[in-house]
Amino acid sequence: MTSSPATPLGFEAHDHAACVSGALEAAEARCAAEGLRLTPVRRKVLELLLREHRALGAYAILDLLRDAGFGSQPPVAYRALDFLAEHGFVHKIERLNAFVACAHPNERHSPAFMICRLCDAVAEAQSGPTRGALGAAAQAAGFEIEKTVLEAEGVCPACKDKPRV
Amino acid sequence: MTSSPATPLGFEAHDHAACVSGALEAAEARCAAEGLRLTPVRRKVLELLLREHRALGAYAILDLLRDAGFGSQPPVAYRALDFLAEHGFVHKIERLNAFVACAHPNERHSPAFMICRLCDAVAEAQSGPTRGALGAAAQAAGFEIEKTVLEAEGVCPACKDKPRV
DNA sequence: GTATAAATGATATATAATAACATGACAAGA
DNA sequence: TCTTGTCATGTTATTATATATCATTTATAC
Repeated sequence: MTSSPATPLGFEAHDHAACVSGALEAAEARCAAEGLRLTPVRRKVLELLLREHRALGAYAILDLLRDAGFGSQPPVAYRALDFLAEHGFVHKIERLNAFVACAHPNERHSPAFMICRLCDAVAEAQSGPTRGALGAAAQAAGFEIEKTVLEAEGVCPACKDKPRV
Repeated sequence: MTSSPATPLGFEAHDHAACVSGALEAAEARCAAEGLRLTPVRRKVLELLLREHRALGAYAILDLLRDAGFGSQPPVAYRALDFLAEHGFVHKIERLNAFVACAHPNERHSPAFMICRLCDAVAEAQSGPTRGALGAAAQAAGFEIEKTVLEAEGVCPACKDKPRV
């Protein structure tokens, strides 16, 4: 499970090395600006998620951390992930019990995901401020929405092209 | 965890006994019509979820099954839940790793949920066929959506009224 | 009645997440 | 400089969630 990504974060190709280092620099800049501590483990976890460019479970991350010389007990990964998620550098994919690097950090957003059920590639879309029918139902019921999880499962373009492996 | 529900499925009160037996009869009718086998365990799990009227984890269900004289090994519950979920009698709440009885069986729908983070009450809304921004993003990316998970976390009307317990 | 498929029983294990407590790093104020 | 508080990390253990596998039984189809 430590192999390279099957398909990138969006479903299109791109300059991945630049994308990773750019995102890391941006994260460092934002942490510096906001007084957050992007410690070595946290930075490493973010780097791993950026590098892999797909959803990784906490224990897969833990394996990668061990390989990189960090601690390998569950709390090590979960604490780093908690920090990164709390500040919007990564998102948790509930459907997979896994984590991905955020595709649009900085911008305050409520993310939506497309998850390929064949290759587990994950693409992040903006979910937009309007929650449509759900927003209306919540208002009618007197329910106060604080956060929404929107995850679509299906087949990504790459897997649609090669129907059987 | 086998106590009675704090708050009903919607957030309003209703005739719960009738609601449970009605839903069970409807499920039996549909299974008969479609040649599905609503076996004793499956029926019991559905009944438990209808009766509790809130999200229950698989292991909570398992405890209730044991109390009711059924097997109590994990696969017993998971198989029943798989069957019920596959045919739309229950839904999985990904955010909670838990299951609820469907509030609108029969109607083909893509459900949306409101989850109270204080009391774990879950209300089901219709999410509507239009997935708005996500649908557009999927189309643009060439991603084929098969199923969507839409879960809103927040505070239900009952908990909003009694701010601290 | 027998063959087939579907469901269940049972054991084991994998995967995900958290509790609890000790230790270390570092900065602010006495 | 000492000490105190906060934040982060190390470590062990445990709890919670989910699946694999194989044997057995039950239902249905022929």
